[in-house]
Amino acid sequence: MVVESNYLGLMEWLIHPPPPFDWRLKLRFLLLPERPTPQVVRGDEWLRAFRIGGRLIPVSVRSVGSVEKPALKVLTDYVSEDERGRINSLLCSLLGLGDVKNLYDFMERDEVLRSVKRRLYGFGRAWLMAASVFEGVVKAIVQQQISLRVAENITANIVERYGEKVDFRGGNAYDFPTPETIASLSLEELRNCGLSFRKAEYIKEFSERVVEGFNPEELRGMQPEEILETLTSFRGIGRWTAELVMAATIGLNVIPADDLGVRKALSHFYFKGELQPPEVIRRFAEEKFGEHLRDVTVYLLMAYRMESQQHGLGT
DNA sequence: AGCCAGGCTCTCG
DNA sequence: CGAGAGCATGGC
Repeated sequence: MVVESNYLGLMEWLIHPPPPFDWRLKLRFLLLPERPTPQVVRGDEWLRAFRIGGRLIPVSVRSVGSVEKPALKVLTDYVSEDERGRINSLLCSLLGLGDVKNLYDFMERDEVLRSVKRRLYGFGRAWLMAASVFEGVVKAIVQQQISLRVAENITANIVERYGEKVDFRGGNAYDFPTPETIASLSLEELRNCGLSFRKAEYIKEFSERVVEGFNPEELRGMQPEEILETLTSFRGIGRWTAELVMAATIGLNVIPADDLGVRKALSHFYFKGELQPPEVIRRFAEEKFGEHLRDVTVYLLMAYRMESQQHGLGT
């Protein structure tokens, strides 16, 4: 890997994701690109910050390749080799840069999925990911019940007011607020970001538990049932929220089958549009999609979103 | 204007 | 226990 640093103390290098990977397509599915959630997208540049080992590091990404020969140029402050490795792995999971060969082979074998694959060719393997489990849990609580666009706005309010920020080339790069910061906020301050009092309580309480010693990152090593049990023991975290975190943040092969969007998307493509109850969706999807359950569901969600937008339906 | 949007808890019968 | 109310903002 070629790493260059310039006279401004900046550093840049390339990431070559496994093809196909379509940067523009990926960015097109962000709901609120211009607001810090905490990533901000302007044009074709993606920007956020990561706290890594006590340092707050701004990271900018843009594409310098093509769909079949993808290349992402990463621009940061000066970082050590370890920090660079950590940044690469965070970007890989946030942007879903994993190999899609097996997934696409699988999708090729089903009529519906074949067409979805063509329309979303190069989308990668992630959507609305979070850099830390803490960030994932808080964002999932924010997303409960309300439309995703509203949820993203509220998240952005929280990040803008209370997130960590570092100056980068004349603008701000944001990281998600720390548990300490959120635990120290009053319910009123959280409420003023657009949260209900209830959600403000849930989020503050969860942050307090983290400050007191509960480490959400330890969930990553646990069995799915154990993660579910642990997360749902917190007030304000039910099955939907826990499964969303397991799928979107931790990267397990599960789906939140209670999710209205998941139910609508799968019902649309496989049940003639007749909205199915969660348990039907769960059984059907697990059986039909198997080891690709999560990734296929993301593609179906995105495909359904594209169709809904064409027909003027909301998000 | 009113209802609903990728839920969850609390209350009441 | 199951059903129902209440909640935040913004789009339709």
